[in-house]
Amino acid sequence: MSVPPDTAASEVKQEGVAIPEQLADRIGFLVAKSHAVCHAMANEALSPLDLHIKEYAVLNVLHGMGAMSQQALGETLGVDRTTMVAVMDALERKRLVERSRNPVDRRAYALAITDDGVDVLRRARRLLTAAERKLLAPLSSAEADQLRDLLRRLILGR
Amino acid sequence: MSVPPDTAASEVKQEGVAIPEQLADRIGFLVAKSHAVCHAMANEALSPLDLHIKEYAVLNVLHGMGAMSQQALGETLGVDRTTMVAVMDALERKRLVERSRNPVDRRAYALAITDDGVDVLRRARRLLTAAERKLLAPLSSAEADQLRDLLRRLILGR
DNA sequence: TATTGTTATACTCTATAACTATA
DNA sequence: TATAGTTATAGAGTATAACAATA
Repeated sequence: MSVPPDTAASEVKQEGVAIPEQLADRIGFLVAKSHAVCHAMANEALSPLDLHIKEYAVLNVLHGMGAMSQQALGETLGVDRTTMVAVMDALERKRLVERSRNPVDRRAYALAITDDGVDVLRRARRLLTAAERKLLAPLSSAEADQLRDLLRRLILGR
Repeated sequence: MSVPPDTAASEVKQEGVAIPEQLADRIGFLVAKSHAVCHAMANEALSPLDLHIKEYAVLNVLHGMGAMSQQALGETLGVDRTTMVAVMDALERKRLVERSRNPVDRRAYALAITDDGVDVLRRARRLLTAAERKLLAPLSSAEADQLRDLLRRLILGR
């Protein structure tokens, strides 16, 4: 039987990420690897703020869309309402978000970002923008724009 | 306090995937959404073969690179060796791979894809190619190639 | 002493079911 | 009767630590 081949011969490595050449042409594999890289990058960038990328997304949506319920927030971010509970608990504990009742429907919250939350959001944006710039360094500005455009169209279906 | 706004106004929806516009320009968010779509698509496409996308990756690498150890396979795919055990157990149970000892180093296996494995791999490739074509339908052929190129360069760092 | 494969264990992430308070 | 939020619980998925066999 054959011996394990030298993997270096059939991979391209850099920054700890390897792509088996048999999978290098599959969009799914490339997207999965990209996701791993982006996710790690984002959480590392936000670590000085003691903020997770999912919490950043919450602050972002709350700041941009205004007060809303946990249910609506979960739907917007694509996570279950039961999953939102712990996320909001953490953000409330850090005083970045406030839960008050929606007076029109007292079952639901009117979630709102606090002044501290807005401040952290601003800092997070700067950190993420810098990290994204580093991540996108291998691409020109036009190519980065095109990548965003292609991914958007891939997701939306046309 | 304000009432939850109409979410439809500030999202773009299709095929169940929504993109909050505050995050629509972040590469990380677009990549994460793309990954979710691709992963679901791939596993759905492979379901007739009772094969998971991770098992497909194993068959692909084993077929393309020849016999290798579980350790090396795990490194190639970016998963821990302890995680490989269950994956290989499942593939061996389905008779798609064989574990024989590497005579040069009897601690390690010489993992090999079986004839059945090659057959399943071929069918899986056809299913995935068809699914990928559907997924990439909103893009022209040249754009799909460019997307692959941009993602590869993003991962590799230049 | 180090490494391969294995197991037990734990940790993360997420969803389902059932409860409460409101509607 | 239905919905928002909560809790308990369970299921993936993955990683760490420790062990046996081999180097």
